Amino acid sequence: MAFYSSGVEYGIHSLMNMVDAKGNEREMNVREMAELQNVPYDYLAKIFTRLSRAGLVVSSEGKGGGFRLARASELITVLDVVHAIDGQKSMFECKEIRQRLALFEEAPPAWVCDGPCGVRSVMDSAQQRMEEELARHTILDLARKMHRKAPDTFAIEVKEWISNRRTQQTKSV
Amino acid sequence: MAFYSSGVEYGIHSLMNMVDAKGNEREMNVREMAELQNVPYDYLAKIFTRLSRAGLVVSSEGKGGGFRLARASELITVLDVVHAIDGQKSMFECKEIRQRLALFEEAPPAWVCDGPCGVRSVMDSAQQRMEEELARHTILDLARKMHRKAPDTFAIEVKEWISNRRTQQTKSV
DNA sequence: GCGATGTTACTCGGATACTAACTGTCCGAGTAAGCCAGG
DNA sequence: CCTGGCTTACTCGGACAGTTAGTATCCGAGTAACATCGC
Repeated sequence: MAFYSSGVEYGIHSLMNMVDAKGNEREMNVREMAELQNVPYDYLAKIFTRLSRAGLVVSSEGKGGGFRLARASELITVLDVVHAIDGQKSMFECKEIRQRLALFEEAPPAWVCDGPCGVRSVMDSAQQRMEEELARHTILDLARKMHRKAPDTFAIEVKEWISNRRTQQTKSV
Repeated sequence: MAFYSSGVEYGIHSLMNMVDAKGNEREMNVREMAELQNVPYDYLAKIFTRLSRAGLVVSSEGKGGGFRLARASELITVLDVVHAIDGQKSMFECKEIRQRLALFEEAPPAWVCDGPCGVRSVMDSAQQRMEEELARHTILDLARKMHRKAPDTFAIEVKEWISNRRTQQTKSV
């Protein structure tokens, strides 16, 4: 199984969609984002409550409410999002095999437990490298990279899709 | 859940036990290793067949058989072991959300699929950093680090435990 | 007009299936070493 | 002797159950904007 859940993927893409081609942010609600990206609504809603609890987005309740970024998109790193959604989970869960050696018979000597397990140290430093890399990229970076690939009309189309959806909704009432 | 299975942990520790304080290798069978480390035997057996298939260890079948390292312990990296046991799994499984944008209506334009997804790129480079770190540490490194912490008697005790176990086994027959 | 009331569209949070992967166990097959009996 | 069969202790591989985490869905509660209705 993948280490990072697909919830992370949904979350990052959603946050990217909250930034336009110029780096300006826009407030959106979960249903819009779910429909725009063809992603399960209920699931995405839960993801956004996590993003909210982590302080990456700010919610406004009630009709017409939604989410907006809590701070500038260049200050939200991929690592922030990952931590917000999946929590600070560890790539490797040390089971302290070193203490189980049959030699010791239920009483491992002190030197065994002195300092972290060697295997664990390696894994931890590897995870640290990984997270450093994730911290180097921000939501703005990703949004910019996407818009650079897209034609100029794209940003407009997205904006129109959103506004169309909103007017249609009020019309249908 | 952790990204790397506990099988990886069992595998690494087992390989470490196949190297003594001086860096010399010793052949061992699965039952010995399982008992020495208090780890489930059947499970560990499966792990060693994977290590064998990956060419990290060489098996000798039949009575008195067992496993020995296929190459010097300083040439076996933690990354090798991880790949052998867990396979080349990906930290992040891109679901190509970018193609699902409602704008496109079942036909994403060419520019969308051009090159890898931005999110995926970040994740892939992060994983690469992680694996680079894992590749920097070898079984010998780990074994040395452990023996450096342990008193000199430790290596002898391990060796005695193994030989005692072997003689007891032949006696009990 | 204007305030009270109701409706709508949101954010929250809990409860609950479904699925996939990991972990661990069981068992049978194949293989080689050593023992042992029969020639 | 020594040769063939038997036992033993291994490696292999498949099958399977239990547990856990991720994914997804459903529903009720709270909240705020807005419309509507009665005064």
